[in-house]
Amino acid sequence: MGNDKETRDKLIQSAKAEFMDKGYNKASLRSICANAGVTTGALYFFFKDKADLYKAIVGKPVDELFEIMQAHFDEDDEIILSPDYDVNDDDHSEVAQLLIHHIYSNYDAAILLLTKSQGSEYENIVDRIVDFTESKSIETMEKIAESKGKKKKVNRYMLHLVIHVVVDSFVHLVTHEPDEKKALANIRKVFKMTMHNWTDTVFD
Amino acid sequence: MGNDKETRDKLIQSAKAEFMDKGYNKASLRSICANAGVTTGALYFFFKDKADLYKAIVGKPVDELFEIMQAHFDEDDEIILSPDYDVNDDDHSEVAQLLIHHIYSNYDAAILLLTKSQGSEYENIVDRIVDFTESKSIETMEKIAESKGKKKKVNRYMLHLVIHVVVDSFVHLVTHEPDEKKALANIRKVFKMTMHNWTDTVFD
Amino acid sequence: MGNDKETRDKLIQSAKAEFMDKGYNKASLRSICANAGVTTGALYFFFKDKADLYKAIVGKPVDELFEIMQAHFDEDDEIILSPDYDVNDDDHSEVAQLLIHHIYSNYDAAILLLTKSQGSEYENIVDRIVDFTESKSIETMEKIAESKGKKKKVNRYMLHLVIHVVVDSFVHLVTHEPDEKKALANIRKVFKMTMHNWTDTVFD
Amino acid sequence: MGNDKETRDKLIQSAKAEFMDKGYNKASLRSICANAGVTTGALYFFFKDKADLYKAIVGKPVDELFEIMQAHFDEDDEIILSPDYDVNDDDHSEVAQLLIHHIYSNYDAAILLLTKSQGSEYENIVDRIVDFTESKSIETMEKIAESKGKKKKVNRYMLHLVIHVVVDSFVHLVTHEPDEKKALANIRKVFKMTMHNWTDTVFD
DNA sequence: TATGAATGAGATTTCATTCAT
DNA sequence: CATGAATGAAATCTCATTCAT
Repeated sequence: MGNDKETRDKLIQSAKAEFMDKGYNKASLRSICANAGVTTGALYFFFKDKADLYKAIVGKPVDELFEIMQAHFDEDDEIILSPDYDVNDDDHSEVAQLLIHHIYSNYDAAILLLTKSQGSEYENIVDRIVDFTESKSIETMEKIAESKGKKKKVNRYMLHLVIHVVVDSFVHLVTHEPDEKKALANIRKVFKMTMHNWTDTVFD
Repeated sequence: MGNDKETRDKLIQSAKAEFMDKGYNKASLRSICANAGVTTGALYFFFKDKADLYKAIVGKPVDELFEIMQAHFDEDDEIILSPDYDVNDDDHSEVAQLLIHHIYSNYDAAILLLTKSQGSEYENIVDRIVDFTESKSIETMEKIAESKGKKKKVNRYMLHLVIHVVVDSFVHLVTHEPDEKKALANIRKVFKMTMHNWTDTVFD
Repeated sequence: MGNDKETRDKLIQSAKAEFMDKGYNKASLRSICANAGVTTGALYFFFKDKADLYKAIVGKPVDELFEIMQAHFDEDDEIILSPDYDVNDDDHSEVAQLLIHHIYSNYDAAILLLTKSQGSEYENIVDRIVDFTESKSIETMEKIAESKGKKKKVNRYMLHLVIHVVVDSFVHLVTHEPDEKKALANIRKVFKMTMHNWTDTVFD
Repeated sequence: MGNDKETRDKLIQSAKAEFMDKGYNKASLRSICANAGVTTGALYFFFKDKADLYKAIVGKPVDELFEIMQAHFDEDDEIILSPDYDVNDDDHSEVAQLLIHHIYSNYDAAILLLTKSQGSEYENIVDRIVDFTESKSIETMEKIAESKGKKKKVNRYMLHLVIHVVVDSFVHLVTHEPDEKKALANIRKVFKMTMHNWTDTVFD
């Protein structure tokens, strides 16, 4: 009965609603099955466990997010190492747009991840994004230091913090501003603010 | 049986540890009692329910936090309305210090609140702080507008966001920097960064 | 595991015994499960909660009881409105038999309802039966008054009381007389007694 | 602190309210103490346990009730055995008045007993009254039979039932009619109804 | 007289998961 | 593919009662 992916789809939809409603921890697999018009056994045919079901919803968007960031850092190297590059003027327009677009294309998953993932393996997703960005930034900064021979000492706390600020700004916008265009405009202001006196902020 | 407030204290200590370990939702009253060497009934003699127990740990520090902020906004009015006041130069040194000191004086409660309160009535504490600060800021800005006759239009998203950024910076520092002095130094950098081009950021 | 409705049946039987033994309030779901040789979880697969389990035992008989009474009042209208009808001679033979038969066909449930339902949604079942009968009686009496143009004023207390008396007589018989035939014979005496000077009793 | 009976009184008042509100079973000694502004220890100084506390409220009225009935049956013997006594004309005016008066003089206790005593040792109070009345009636009837040489066979079910009916009528009136005078008037109608064809009803 | 602390057993309910069919 | 039944442990909370002080 019910062909192929129909059941799986119903489960995913029902799970989305339940996770959104109650959060990962308090979401009930029973309720998810009931609302999908399916028994628990069926759920366990498609998904290993609760964690696996959650991953089925948010996993792909998360992976893609990291891919976008990775790609950005890869490409960026050339630009940043060019002689006339000035951090304080870099508004990161391009990544900002790519990221915002990706997030708003996966709006449900994004909200789920950012507000309802406590108890799941994604509960620290924001920290993971921050850490990833931070380590990539440091790599980049070291390359710059090498090529340009600068020796200023980075204040690691402030670096971490500024990155946190930017990431939190994304979070805040996504969870408060449903309109993609406006979100993009505002995130640019954030980049402007943080990058404007980047040097003063992150170096001692 | 059991003299003074010994039992209550043991329960509070045990609860702190359990909440810290598992978070509000997953914390088990059974475990708390067991580790305190006490029966569940005893817990319910001292505390109404799980929420009340949690409140006994974090309630007072939270209330005091809001009192500090309120006092600041009350006193600040005079300063801000004085003719030679310049937002962009205000590093909020005093409040910063008071707040940081208060937080580090209640370190356990702070960590609990900021990282383990999901499911409790305090799960939105950060948002409450942001909202409080925002509404007070708007009041202040309106007074300035009145007295100085300026008419720039506030970008409410950005105002909210900048305040969020500052508050999140506090959160981040508290959860990552155990040393009070260093935390204070860094929070000042944050104020500098956000206030420096305050005008460009929060007005359209 | 466990075929057919075996487990559900065992639970119902065990529940009947427990409710009979301790009454609704003090009946323990634990005991019910234990005596049924089943875990508590199993109970909650079949029944929503304690109330639902109780309903599963007494619900149907109650509904049917009201249906029998409703049918009686519907059919009775013709008879009562016929010109040669005399209340004082009506011994309600037919309904009496139907009701007694229905009750004795559901003897366990009847005893449960009448003596062990305190705390459940059925604790006022007797009052509900009285109220139902009373309101139907008033409807009927108004129809008679219309058709026969009589105007005697009903003493509502006494009407209520007499109906209560009849209903309580049923209760008393069911709980004291296990033999259906004897119960029927006696209930007829009650009807005779109460109907005999009906007019003197319920009218001022 | 608090002299002598003050505390006891407060406990009794608080207990009355709690029992009335929740019934014997679900009444909480904790709540009773809390509302009396007293600790549990104090309660256990004055009362042995929950049952004892309940008895302190309803015990005396109950005992007095039985005394009134006993006195009635004692006095009645003479009258009933006089040659010109006719059951069917006895409306039991005197006892009725005494009983009704006693009940309405202890209204709170009466309501408690009749509607809230499930789980206590008084849960069968109505049955006890019926049984007492029944056995006394039989004694009396045997005396009559002896003195008058009559031999009609009593239908014990119907005797029990008619007494039940009368007692239930008292119960019903007390719980529905707060005015003593009206209650008395109505109870007289009940006696009239049941006594009117006493002979037909209780003899085969 | 009365307090305040503590017991310990009990209550109902929920849950993720398993598995024979 | 899917069902329906069952597990078993854990959850929070309430209660009458006791007793040293």
